Amino acid sequence: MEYTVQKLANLAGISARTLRYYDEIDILKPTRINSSGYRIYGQSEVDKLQQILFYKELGISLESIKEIITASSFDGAAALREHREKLLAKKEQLDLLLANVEKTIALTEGRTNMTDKEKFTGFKQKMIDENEKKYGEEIRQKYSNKTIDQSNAKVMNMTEEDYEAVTNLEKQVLETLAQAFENGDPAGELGQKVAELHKKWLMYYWSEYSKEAHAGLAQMYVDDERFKAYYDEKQPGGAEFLRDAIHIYTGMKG
Amino acid sequence: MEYTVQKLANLAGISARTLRYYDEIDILKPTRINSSGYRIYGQSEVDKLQQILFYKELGISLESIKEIITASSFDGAAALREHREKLLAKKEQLDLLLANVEKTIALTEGRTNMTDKEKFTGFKQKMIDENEKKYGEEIRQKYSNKTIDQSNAKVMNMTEEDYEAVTNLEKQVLETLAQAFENGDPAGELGQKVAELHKKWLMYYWSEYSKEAHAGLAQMYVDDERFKAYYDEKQPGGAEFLRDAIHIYTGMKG
DNA sequence: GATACACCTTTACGCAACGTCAAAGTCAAT
DNA sequence: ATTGACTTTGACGTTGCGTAAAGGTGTATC
Repeated sequence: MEYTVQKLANLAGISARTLRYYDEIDILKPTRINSSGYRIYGQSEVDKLQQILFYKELGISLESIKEIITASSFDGAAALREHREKLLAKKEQLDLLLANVEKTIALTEGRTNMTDKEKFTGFKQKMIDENEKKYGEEIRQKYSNKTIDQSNAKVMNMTEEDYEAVTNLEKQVLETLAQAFENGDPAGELGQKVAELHKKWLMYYWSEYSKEAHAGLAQMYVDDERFKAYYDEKQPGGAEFLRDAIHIYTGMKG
Repeated sequence: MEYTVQKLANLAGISARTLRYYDEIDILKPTRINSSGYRIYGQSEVDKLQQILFYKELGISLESIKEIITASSFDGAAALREHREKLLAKKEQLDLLLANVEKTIALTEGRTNMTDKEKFTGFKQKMIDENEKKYGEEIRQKYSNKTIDQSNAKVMNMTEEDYEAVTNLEKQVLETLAQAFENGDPAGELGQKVAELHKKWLMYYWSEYSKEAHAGLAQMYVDDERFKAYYDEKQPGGAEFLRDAIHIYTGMKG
């Protein structure tokens, strides 16, 4: 049996271009070239192609396949094991991706279709997710994993009333911060009220309170650009003001 | 906060080249260009980039991300659902790949390390696998899935003696076919012996025999290039000869 | 003010595995 | 002789950047 490119391509279910490419990269050469310059493939090429396609199905790169089929001394089993590791890693990553996509779908659908109660639980998950996504890695480095996980757990256990309370508190903190800032004195009455409100708000997330941690967090509001941006949004300098107020409130320096 | 390319790149954990590329493909443009031609990014670009990277993590193409973030009317949830389908398909394919790679590893290791008995069972699996791989899809279309599965099941239940017998029979079929072919007459004694041997061989794979099926298979040996190549290897025309002999033996035409 | 050094710019090629023209020759049949 | 279906080589396009190359800018230091 002798085949021209298209014949062999049809037989194998691939394109003629692919065969020319395989010729080009020296992975499968025709037996001979006829007088008109046509590529002619024989039985052994058919077999070799079958092998190539088999490995290709396994997702192995042509470069690696070349090694496998040319160097007969090559350790095919080892190559396969290595490849398996790669596949496993890919699978793990893919599973993660899928989980995230599904979470996101749940969230966006939640925003539009869910009942209030469902919306609320979806929102809690979203709060945690967004926190993780935005700050997770860095914060997990600065604080202990345990702290973060406890915070997340606490959020998940919030009731709907808690949620409304915390949302309200967040608003109050920002509003009072704006007033206190106009006033100009972190140590003043309004300034200290902000710090207190902030502590109240914080207690919805933290399982235990310490002045040191509170002061440290306040410092981070200044150090971390993203937190800073949040508190600086209404007035530049808001983050610093809040930090000063909290430092005075706690009697600490972060 | 204003950022040059590298500043923003560091903040986001990507390369400056990537930002220039995003500018080039109109997915993230700097707020402004300063007098020296430097790209300057602002807060809103930081946020937008965050969004972009989020979708990118989900494995969405930049082209699609562009649609998602530019056209605010775009149905993001639908896009996500569609993307999830893609991911699921990919995952399924990947699982299949992994299974195949692991099977192959088991086989190649089996060839080198297994005891004779183990080697034999590995070989059976290999026979089934190779059959599936080579002909599975097409044959499953021509015949019923049930037939194939039964055949595979029968192979798995073969004893070591069965295996030797079937291997021997395969040899005998080919040898007798060669002799009969020289003789030239499919209806002759040798020709009919080939058909009989072929039936015996077949019975190791089929759970039930019918003349129609046997004749049909014989016809396929001619129609399918790969089967044909197998029986034509020693003498061109072998496949046709075998078909004719079996058609006479069964008294049928496929 | 010269120099060093770290930044910035645009331009452009490279990667994997082909798909997809384009221009030109070949083969078999009508 | 003319179709029409094949073949050849050559070369550009795809995705998401990496990686020089060649040159301008900003700032600190001598």
